[in-house]
Amino acid sequence: MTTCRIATWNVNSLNVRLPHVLDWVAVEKPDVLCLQETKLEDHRFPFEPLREAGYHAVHSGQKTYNGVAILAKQPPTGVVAGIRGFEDPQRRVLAGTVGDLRVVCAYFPNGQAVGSEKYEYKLRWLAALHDWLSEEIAAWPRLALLGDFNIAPEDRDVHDPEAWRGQILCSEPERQAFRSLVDLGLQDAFRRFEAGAGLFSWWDYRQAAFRRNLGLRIDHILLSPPVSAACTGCRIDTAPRRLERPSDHAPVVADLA
DNA sequence: ATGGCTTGAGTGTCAAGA
Repeated sequence: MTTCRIATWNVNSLNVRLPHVLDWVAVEKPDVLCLQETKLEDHRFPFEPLREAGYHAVHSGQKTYNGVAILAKQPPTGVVAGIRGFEDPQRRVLAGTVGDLRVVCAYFPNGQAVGSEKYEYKLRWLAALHDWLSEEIAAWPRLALLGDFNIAPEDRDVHDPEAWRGQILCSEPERQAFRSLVDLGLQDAFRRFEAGAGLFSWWDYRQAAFRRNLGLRIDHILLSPPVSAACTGCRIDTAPRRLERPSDHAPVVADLA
């Protein structure tokens, strides 16, 4: 393919959000769309309507929580679920090759609160992801990591940095883990094009947070060097967040030459 | 104000998200 559009979207239940997804892919026509929080077992995944919309899909899901999918115009090959060597019943990672691009779709743990058991799990998960990805990049130099990272990398990614300082999604160990991924050579596609503050991918359902733009930038697209070099743009599409009964996350889109 | 919405489970009310 001469140009390629890749995207990521935490849909917060694909059961509820399938109409939004179908409408969105009809307009934006991504070649690859990574989904998080499908909250579906594999046998309930809506393969048929997505096929009719022109997408092959692979899914690693479970009841109620988590669940990740890769939709692609070309059928993904070499599909692997999970982080190799990290036993985890939570369905958070799915990788596959689309064309000449290795795509890793990830739903990072939330962590609940700094110091909690879930936070410790998040840090262990982040370390395992880092070590696995270092091998993946060696095997596939053209790699994209897309997903809900549940990390706001810097203060400019937070509506109220002082209120969030040291809190979950913003703590220094989480931000260090994000930088460790960048140190593997993975570039934050959005920040190649946008330096400003106040640009977010998630807004709380409560307190009219979206209308007031009280959000965080926690959904990201990280690109290995040859892919980053070919990236011509990256944006957050806030249009679906304005719809009736929206996901609390907006899609992030990157275009590759 | 540890609240404020939303979803899935399951049919009363809680866990979890971020």
